[in-house]
Amino acid sequence: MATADRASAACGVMAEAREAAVRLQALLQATGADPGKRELAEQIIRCIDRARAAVRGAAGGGSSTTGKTEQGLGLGARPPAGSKRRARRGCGEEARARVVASSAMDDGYAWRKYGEKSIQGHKNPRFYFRCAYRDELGCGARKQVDRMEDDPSLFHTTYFGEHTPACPRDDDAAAAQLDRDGHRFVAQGLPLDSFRRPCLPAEGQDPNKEMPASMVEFTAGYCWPLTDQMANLVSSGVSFGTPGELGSLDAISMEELMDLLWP
DNA sequence: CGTATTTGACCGTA
DNA sequence: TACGGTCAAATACG
Repeated sequence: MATADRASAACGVMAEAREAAVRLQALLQATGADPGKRELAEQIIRCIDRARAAVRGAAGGGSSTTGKTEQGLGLGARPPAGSKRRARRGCGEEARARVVASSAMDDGYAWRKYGEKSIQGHKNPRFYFRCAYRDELGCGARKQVDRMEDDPSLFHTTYFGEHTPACPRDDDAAAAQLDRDGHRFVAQGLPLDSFRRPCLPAEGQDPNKEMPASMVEFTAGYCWPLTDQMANLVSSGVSFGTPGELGSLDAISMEELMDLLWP
């Protein structure tokens, strides 16, 4: 595909993303969501605008920057067997990284965590994952997950490389993310029971403790994936923010919450 | 007991 | 030399 075509396709996707972000912003505004959430929506829109401008610039600037071939980018290339040298990460790979802000860490693929690192200037550590089928299928897909500082329920995921077609994907789970109107949720590939599982323990919490009984306990102890249903609850005045914001939710039991989310 | 996760050590880059 | 990314031994878990 020509660079201009790719840029055009990317612009289309970004326009779609921007539209969704604008709708989210309007929704948050209408429901009186706290300024932090509205600022986050604005930030998403600004980022998309910058990305669109960058893509337009790159596409309009001629082909001087497109000299690298797919092979030359070195993506997915493994070092020769026996080589002790670590593969060098080319700048091409960096350029092809896909960054996703998501409410769920799970995207339907099987990942294996291989590292966790505190990053300077970041409050939360960064998690490193690679495809669980790397050895079996030679899949070179990797991702880095950062928990957003201003909204710990959101994850900033950077994907490197692509999964091989043979990599199994949790399609049942992906299909389960269709709502009653047949609309696909934002977080595609979320496992069916992921809502019932915390994706990460909150700081200082035991990740293995029993499912809490009350809403306050549950939001205070865990970081949960934000599904569309939960987003609806947020927009209808139910806050999933910090434990301190949850005083009014004592009356909501887990059972009632599950009824709201999975009628 | 096999598999997944944790975490300190190591390596490459800027 | 500091920092980010990855490795791999130790550990936890089912």
